[in-house]
Amino acid sequence: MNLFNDIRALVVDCLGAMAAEGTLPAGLDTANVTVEPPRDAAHGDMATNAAMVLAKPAGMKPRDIAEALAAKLATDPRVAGAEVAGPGFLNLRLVPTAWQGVVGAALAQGKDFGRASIGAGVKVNVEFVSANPTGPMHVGHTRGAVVGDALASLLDFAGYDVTREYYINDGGAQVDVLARSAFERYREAHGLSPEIAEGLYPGDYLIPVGEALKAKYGDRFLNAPEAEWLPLFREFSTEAMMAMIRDDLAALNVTMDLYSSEKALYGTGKIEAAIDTLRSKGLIYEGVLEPPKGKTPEDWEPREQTLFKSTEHGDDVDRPVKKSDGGWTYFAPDIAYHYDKVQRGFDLLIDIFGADHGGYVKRMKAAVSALSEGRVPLDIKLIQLVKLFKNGEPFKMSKRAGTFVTLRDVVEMVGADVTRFVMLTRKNDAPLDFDFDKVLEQSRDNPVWYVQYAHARVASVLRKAQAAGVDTSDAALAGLDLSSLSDPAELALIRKLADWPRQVEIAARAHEPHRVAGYLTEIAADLHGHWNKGNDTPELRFVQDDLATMATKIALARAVGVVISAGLAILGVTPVEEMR
RNA sequence: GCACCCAUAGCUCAGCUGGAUAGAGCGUUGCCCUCCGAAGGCAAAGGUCAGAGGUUCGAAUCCUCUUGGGUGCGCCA
Repeated sequence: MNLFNDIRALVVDCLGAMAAEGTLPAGLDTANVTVEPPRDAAHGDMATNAAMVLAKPAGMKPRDIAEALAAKLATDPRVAGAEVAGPGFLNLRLVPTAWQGVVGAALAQGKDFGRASIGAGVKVNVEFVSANPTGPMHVGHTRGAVVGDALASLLDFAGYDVTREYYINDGGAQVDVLARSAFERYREAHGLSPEIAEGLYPGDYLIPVGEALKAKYGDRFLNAPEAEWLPLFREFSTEAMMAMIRDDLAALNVTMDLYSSEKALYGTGKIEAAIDTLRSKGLIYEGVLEPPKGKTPEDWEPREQTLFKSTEHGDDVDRPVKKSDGGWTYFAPDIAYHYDKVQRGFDLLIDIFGADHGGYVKRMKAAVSALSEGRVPLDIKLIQLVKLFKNGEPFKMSKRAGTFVTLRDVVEMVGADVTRFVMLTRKNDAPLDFDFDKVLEQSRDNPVWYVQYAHARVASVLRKAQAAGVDTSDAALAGLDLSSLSDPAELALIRKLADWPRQVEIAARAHEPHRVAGYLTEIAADLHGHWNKGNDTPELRFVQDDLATMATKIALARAVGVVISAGLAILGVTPVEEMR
């Protein structure tokens, strides 16, 4: 149920009728017609730009169209008034029952209120985290994990068919480094002192891996040449790291649908097939790249390489797919992996990358564009840095990982719910400040607390109503006559509820889950504001002496609670019933 | 040198993918607080939306240039 869509449909119907009557030319494109809440509530309940959008193609004055449209709209029972304003805005006022119906719909649909269908029939793949399996997840990964997971939930709520996927970068040189690092811990487990050379991973988290290797292999590799143990140690430690990463994700309540392995692409011919597909389109050639202007690497020398003509698909320079030693560059398996996603039938691909991979965006888009013949869009969301603070001071910690703060550290300090919400309070491409004290603060300027407090207040009045003898089941509340919810303050709160389905669509279309957090903060503020009004105006309180009156007020409170918990569900945050 | 991201109130940031007089929190100032759930409430002040052009009925939003920050730039992922 989306009241704005309903009214927009009404507007489009009226425009169609006007065309049929000859008031408007036939065949006008109404795609740009919007129905939105006006910024200033004094302008009414909803405003449409229809007259202004259509004025030029219709060859008419905006006000003339608006007048005629107003007359048509006014005949609908939901419309209480329609008036032309400004350059040609049409401001609509709806009858109270139209708004009260939103409360009933929220109660009847519960957690599904606001569910949209804009993604119906669209298969989307959200690839996120994809951290190298060389250590525990740190804060940077955490933000990517939360954004990806929440975006996936949001798209699911908007009707998309969503797959959450993790691409394991287990095919490159860094897993050899991991194996060598584990070998040193393996030696350590045998009582030898490890030699953590420059470039190896120094973190303590490999100590148990070394012990496990000792338990599995005894001392047989202690003096063996690297070639004998490297493949075994690589596989063993990669699996150990992935187990740890899965645990980290579980601690954040992130569950992947699929883990795809880079290594598994080798030897299957998939990389060759992907490159051959590009070659068949004339996009692979042997050539020499120009050195970057202004900043030539010191060891630069011209070299002939196998190149992908990504410039044909919007990139700035062509990109190598093979190294000079004949091996694939990291780009090649990535191409194959994305080709695989295209072949699996996805209609939309989304990658969540760290901001330091920004330079990778164009080539990846070029590859997907080429491989899907432009059919499958690839959206890449770059995740900016998280700056940690404690008491306003920059925060550093080195517990188990050596030099960085891990996901585990954060979750243990503030909990998964707080971590997730805070990570979603900013746009993904803006830096985020995360203060361990502020996020736990009980105050107005802590959005997590503020939203949870609103939900707890709703739960509180529900308990009171139930104790007083009101049937507080959603079914009972949804069946009430809500026409007494007619105070301007109550209608304002209901308008906010009505905006929820709209916000879902906007956020889903923009692939921006942080908008949900913003909306929740707003509706929480509205609930608290309404609550405070009750202090001066007892008629507005949710708890009333008259049970029938209380039931209708409770219906409104519960509807707000339903929307808050639906929004929190998208963010992956558990709503609380009381604040303790 | 080139590419991408960013620039909005004193501070931290929203801004509905082009709409009407650009919003919120903190901070500041002034009142109120025997009130469903304390951890406050109401109100005021505060802006050349980095700058300059352009697109159009209309621009913080789109395009171009400039300034100032961040990130990246062949055989590392």
